[in-house]
Amino acid sequence: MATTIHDVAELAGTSIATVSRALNEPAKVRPSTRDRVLIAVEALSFRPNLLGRQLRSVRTRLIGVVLPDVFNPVFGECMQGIEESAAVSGYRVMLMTTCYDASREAHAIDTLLSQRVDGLILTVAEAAGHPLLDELACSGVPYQLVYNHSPSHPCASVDNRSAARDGVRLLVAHGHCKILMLTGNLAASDRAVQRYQGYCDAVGEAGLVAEVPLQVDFNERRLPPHILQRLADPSNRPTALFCGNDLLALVVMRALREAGVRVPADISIVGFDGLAIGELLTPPLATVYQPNRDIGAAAWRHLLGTLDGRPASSSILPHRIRADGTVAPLIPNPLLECLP
Amino acid sequence: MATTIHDVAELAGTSIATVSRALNEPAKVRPSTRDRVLIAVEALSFRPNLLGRQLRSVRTRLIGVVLPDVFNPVFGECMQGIEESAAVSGYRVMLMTTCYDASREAHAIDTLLSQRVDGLILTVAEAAGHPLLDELACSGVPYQLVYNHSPSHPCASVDNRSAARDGVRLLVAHGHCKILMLTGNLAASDRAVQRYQGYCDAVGEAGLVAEVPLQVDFNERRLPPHILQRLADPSNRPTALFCGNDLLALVVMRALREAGVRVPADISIVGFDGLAIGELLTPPLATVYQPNRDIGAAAWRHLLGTLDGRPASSSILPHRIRADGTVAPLIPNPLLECLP
DNA sequence: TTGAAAGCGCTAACAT
DNA sequence: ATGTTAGCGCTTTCAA
Repeated sequence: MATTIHDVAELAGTSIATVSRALNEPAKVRPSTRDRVLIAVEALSFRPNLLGRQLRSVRTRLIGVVLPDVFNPVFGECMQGIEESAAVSGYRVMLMTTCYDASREAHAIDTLLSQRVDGLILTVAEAAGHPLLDELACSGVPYQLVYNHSPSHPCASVDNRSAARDGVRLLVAHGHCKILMLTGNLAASDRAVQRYQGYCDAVGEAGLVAEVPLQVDFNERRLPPHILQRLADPSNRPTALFCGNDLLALVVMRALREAGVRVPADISIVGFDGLAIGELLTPPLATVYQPNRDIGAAAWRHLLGTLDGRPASSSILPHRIRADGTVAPLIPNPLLECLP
Repeated sequence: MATTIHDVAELAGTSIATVSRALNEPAKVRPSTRDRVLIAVEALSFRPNLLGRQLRSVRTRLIGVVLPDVFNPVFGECMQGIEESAAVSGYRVMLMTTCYDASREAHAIDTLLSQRVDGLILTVAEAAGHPLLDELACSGVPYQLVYNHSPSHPCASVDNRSAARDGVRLLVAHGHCKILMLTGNLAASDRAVQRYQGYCDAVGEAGLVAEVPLQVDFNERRLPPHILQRLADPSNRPTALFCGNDLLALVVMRALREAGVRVPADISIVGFDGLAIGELLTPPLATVYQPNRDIGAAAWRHLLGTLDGRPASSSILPHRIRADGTVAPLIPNPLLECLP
C-alpha cells in the first residue's frame, strides 16, 4: 500500500535505520547518503507513518482537548488559542466535546488516554472532587484545566468569583439595587456557582439582598416563559441583570427586546465571558471580559512546561470589566423604593 | 509502564489473542473465559493502546479537520457539527487551523495523512486547481470540503453564488440602488469570489451597476480608515452594504455606529453566514443564513459514506434569507438621484 | 474455543 | 557512518 521506510531504504541503497536517521537526526548521517535518502523520499513521496513512530517513542506529540462544546464562541476562541500555540511547538490536537455531560467527560478522557496523548487540556462540569481528574493526577499524564478555577488542579482561568464580583460592582456603582442573577444550570458548572458567589459578595457588600439565581437550561435557545415574565413585569422586575455568560446575556436581551423591555433604559445587563463578538453589538455588551484565546494559550504553555518536566503550575489570568453600552445609571424613581 | 494486553493475558491465564478477541469480538470467546478476561481488564484498569491497534488495522477511526480558524463562530458551529456526529460513529477528530494560509494548508494535510487519518474534512482558501486536493483525490484518502462549493470535489456547502445573489436581492427589493459589497481578501477565499459574483448577478438583473468590492484584510479587528471614510460620507455613501461574512458585517456596523451612521436608518446591511449569535443582536443582523452545524454534520455523513465504500458525493445545503433588523426600505430622497 | 506467531512502520540500542 | 536487530502493543491468520 503506502510506501514505507523500507521502500525508501531499498531505493536509496541504505538500511532503514539510516533512513530514519536522515529524517530525524540529519546531522548523524553523511551528507552524500543523506541526499540519496532525501531524493528517494521525494521520489516515492514517502510520508512517515506517525503511528509507527508514536507507538515506538515515548512521545506522541498529541494532546487531547476536552470542552463542553465548540459552538459557544468562548470555547471556540479558547480552542483557537490552544491549537495555534500547540501547532507552533509541533503538537497536534484531538478535540472531544462533552455537552456538559459527566459520562461524556469520562469517555473523552478515557479515549484520549487510549490514544496516548501526551497531555490533556480540559474544561469539566465540576472540577472539585472529580474522580477522573484525581485519577489523571495519579496516572502521571499531564493535564491542565481551562475555565475551571480550581485550587487543587493545574488550571488556566480567571478568578471566577472575583471577576463576577467586579461585574456586579459595576451595576452597584451605577446605582442599581435590585440586581438579579441569571445563570445556566448551577449543577452542571462549578464556574456558574463561583460566579454566583461573586454576585453574592458584591451584592452583600453593598448592603443589598442576594436573590436566588434564575437558572436556565443552557441548551435552550429561548428564555423559558416564566423567567421572561418575571423579568418583563414592570412592577416587579429587577433594574439590572447579571448573566453567568455572554450567550445567556444575548438570549435574554433578545427576549426582553421582543417583550418591549429596553436595554439599558429599562434594565441594565452585564454578561460574563468577553466574547469578541459582544463588543461589536449595538449597544456593545457590558461584560466581564476574560481573555479566552490567552486562556487557551496559557494552558498550552503550562502543559508544555509539564511535558518538559517542570512542575505543574496554574495561571489566574486577569479579567477586565467592559463597562459598555448595556449598563446605564439607574434613574431614581420616587415612586419606587429601592430598599428591600 | 502502562499495562498492556500481555499483563491482562497473564492475569486471566489466557493468550493475548484471546484478550484481543474478548474485547473486540466477544461472541467469539467462551463466556467463562471472557469473564476472566474482563475481570483482569478491570483489575488492571487496562486501557488498550489505540496506537497499536491503529498501526495494525486498516482503519484508525481518526479523521482530520482542516479549517482556517475556529475563532470565527462559523467554523466553531461547523466544527461542532462535525465532532458530535463523528463521535456518534466512534470517530475521533484531529483539528488543524490554517489561518487562510496555503502553506499551512499543505502542512496540515500532510501531517494528518502522516497520522493516517481515515478521511479529511477541510475548508481551503481556493478549491479550484488546488494541487493538494488533486493529490488527495489520487491518494485514495476520502475527503470532503466544507464551505468551498466546488464542482470537482466532494463538498458540503451552500451555493455561495446563488445565496449571495438572494441576499443582495433582499436589498434590491427594499428599494436600494446603491449597493456596495464589502469582503475579505478575494485572493484568499474562493467563496468570497463566488459571493461577489452573486452580488454582481443580483445587481445586474436589477439594472444597477456592480461596483468594485471593498476588500478588507480579514484578520483586522477594525475597519481601515479609508473604507470607513468611504462609507460614512453622507454625500457619497451607498444606501446598502452587502458583507461577505457576518463577522465583517459586525465590524463595519460597529465602525459606522462610532462614526455616527445609523443602521439601518442611514445604511442597510446584509451579512453572510447566519451566525447564531447574529440573531440575538439588536437589531438582529440580516444575513444569508447557512446551516453551519448541518454543513459539518452533512460533511461527516458524506465522508462516512465514502469510508463505507460508497462513491463520493456532495450536498448543496439550502440557504435562507434572514430578513432581519438591519435592512430597512430606502426612503426616497427627492434630492438624490438613484440612477448611476 | 484458544494459542502461537507473524507482522503493522517505526526508533534506538548495539555492533560493525 | 551505517547496518542489524529487537521490540512498541496490537490484530489476525493459521493450527491445534
